Amino acid sequence: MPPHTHADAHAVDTAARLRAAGLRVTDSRRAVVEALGERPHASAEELFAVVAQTVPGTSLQSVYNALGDFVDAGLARRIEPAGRPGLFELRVDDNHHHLICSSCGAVEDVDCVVGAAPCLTPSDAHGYAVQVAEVTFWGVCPACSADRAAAVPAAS
Amino acid sequence: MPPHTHADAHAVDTAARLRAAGLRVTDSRRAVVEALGERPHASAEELFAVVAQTVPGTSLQSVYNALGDFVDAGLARRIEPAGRPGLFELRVDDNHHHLICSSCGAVEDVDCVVGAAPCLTPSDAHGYAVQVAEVTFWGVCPACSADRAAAVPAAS
DNA sequence: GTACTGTTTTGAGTTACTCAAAACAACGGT
DNA sequence: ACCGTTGTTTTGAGTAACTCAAAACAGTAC
Repeated sequence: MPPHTHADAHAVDTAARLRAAGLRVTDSRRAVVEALGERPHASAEELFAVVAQTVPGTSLQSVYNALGDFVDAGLARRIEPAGRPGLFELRVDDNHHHLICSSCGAVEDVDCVVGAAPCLTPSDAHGYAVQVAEVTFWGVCPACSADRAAAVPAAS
Repeated sequence: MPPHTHADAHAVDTAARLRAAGLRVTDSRRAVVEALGERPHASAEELFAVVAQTVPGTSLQSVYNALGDFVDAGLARRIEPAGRPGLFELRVDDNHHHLICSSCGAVEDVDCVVGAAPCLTPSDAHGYAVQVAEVTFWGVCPACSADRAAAVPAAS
């Protein structure tokens, strides 16, 4: 067998990314990065549930530590939609926005038309040095729209 | 003395507003509305501190109740900037945005150029029925900029 | 004034974290 | 291959910002 089988490819990338960010490579960190890759916009608890499958000893606190370190290192970004726990994503290199279902909480990325932050400027900056414009779109996702139509059918 | 002195004017308005919203008029609710009028973008705790001065018996829970009822009745709006407790405001009739100091947390209202919600639409709505676009500008306020300049003076 | 019903109080419970100390493990050097 | 350093994880406690619920209380219509 060759030294690196195809299955290792991801793990190798992940390790390199962690090292490049100045972080030591540990099983739990690798697992958190990979879980985040598969589920963007996951909460710490959700990631912990995934990570606990592959790295049994991991604690929730470690997941919080890892996520905090990733954010500090610029490897991950944290968003905090109103009324929900913090969510994490690996997409950090562009200025994109979010579209959130106010019914089920599903989160979609929305490309920023402008690209660079701040993509908008306030009508009156009040003397502030504005760094970013955070845009969150709230709506109802297709699945929830369908559920509602089924639950409250239009009078015929 | 006339039946209503000048000092009552506010109280009368407030009572009418509460009644119009279908809420009973109580001392604590009146105090919360008035405190909110003086400090837009205050948290429940901050409002409690103010209200406790004028209506000594009031509990923090009552302030939460009142604010929740106001939001449900459309009398107040709740915003939840990342990393901060929920803040409340009485300005509900227009679609405006917020500019927040990432250093001290000061909040300013920013008029929406468009006016009606949603003032922006996502580049790709992913099939969602978008109701609102929430925009939060993050920057450094003049006071904090000045503090920084003083703390870290440019090399001369 | 009385009844009805909404409001407030009190107190417990929850979520989503943060903080800190001690045990442990990655990695560079030898 | 081992060792030491220093970063990481674990364990456990602690906190902020709430929510929930039952009983006491108080507006409001009559």
